[in-house]
Amino acid sequence: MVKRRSLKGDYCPSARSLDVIGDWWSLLIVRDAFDGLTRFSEFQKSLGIAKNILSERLRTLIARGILKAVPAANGGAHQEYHLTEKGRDLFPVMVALRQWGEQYLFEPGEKHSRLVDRDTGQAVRLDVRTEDGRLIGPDRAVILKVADPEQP
Amino acid sequence: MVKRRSLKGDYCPSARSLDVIGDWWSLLIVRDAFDGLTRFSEFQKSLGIAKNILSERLRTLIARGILKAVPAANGGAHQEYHLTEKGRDLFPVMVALRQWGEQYLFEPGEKHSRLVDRDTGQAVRLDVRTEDGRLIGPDRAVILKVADPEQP
DNA sequence: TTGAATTGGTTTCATTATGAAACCATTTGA
DNA sequence: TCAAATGGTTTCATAATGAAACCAATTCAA
Repeated sequence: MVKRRSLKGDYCPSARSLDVIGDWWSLLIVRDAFDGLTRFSEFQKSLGIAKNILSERLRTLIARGILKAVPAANGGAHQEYHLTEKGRDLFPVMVALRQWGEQYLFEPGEKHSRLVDRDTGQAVRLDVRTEDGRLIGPDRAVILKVADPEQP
Repeated sequence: MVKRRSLKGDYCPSARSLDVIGDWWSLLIVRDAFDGLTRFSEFQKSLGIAKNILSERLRTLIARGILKAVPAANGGAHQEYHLTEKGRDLFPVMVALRQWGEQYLFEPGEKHSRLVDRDTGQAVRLDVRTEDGRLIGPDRAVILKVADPEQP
């Protein structure tokens, strides 16, 4: 592979996000963390990921501030992996992925898990809106490019 | 690698989405497509991706119904790659990634591109809400698991 | 209208990332 | 107190990726 291109320098925020969480496993681990999993063995069982890979991914997710290792809640000797605030703020990303998957990747009638408000049971969704709350589609949104500050 | 695990059978819609668009390049290509790029050489230049990889990715994005190949708009002989409706519906995913990146992956004061309403110039954003419009965070949302239809 | 450059790929090859399995030290648990 | 589970690390084979070379068809420029 020679060297996987980094998008750190890109001025597109989506590209930087993908640079940080765009690999095969990271978002799945984050999903499981949202789901309440905290222990190495839980992630490993849930994802069927090789242990060495899980180990490395947890390490980099911690290095990137998305997870943090905390002592076991029950006083045990093991560590637990918890989402940081930065990690929890990936919630809209997860919901967006879920919403798209629900719409396109299930047969009609096929069952899937659903995300609901814990208190009211209402379905949870998300939409792109302008500041004043109007719905907006890709055709009406434009990306304002920014002059590269490196090149004055 | 022996065989990359497929999540097709998973009943979590996020997992299926990641199975389809969760690889390193696909969402970057989709981002460029949102940005109006249509030609092989445009994607290649924009992403710095190897041509064989781009070729293969375009092929699978088409196979998965996210892009479609259409004859050149200007009557030329080449093809153009356009988003399908399924592809355009990834818009919230892109916006969610962008929003997170803006928040966490730029130095204070560092410039980045911004997404705005073409007509009013207003910033575009997205939030997770319940059906009746209340904002909701990860702590208040729960995933309703679904019994596996395969195992009655 | 001919020659050169561009486009849109494919093929080949070297290298990296991944996955499976084996291994191991430490903690539980019975 | 012995056995199993936990939380990894190491080793090795293989798959995915990237760079470069190559090539046919198209477009451009003189």
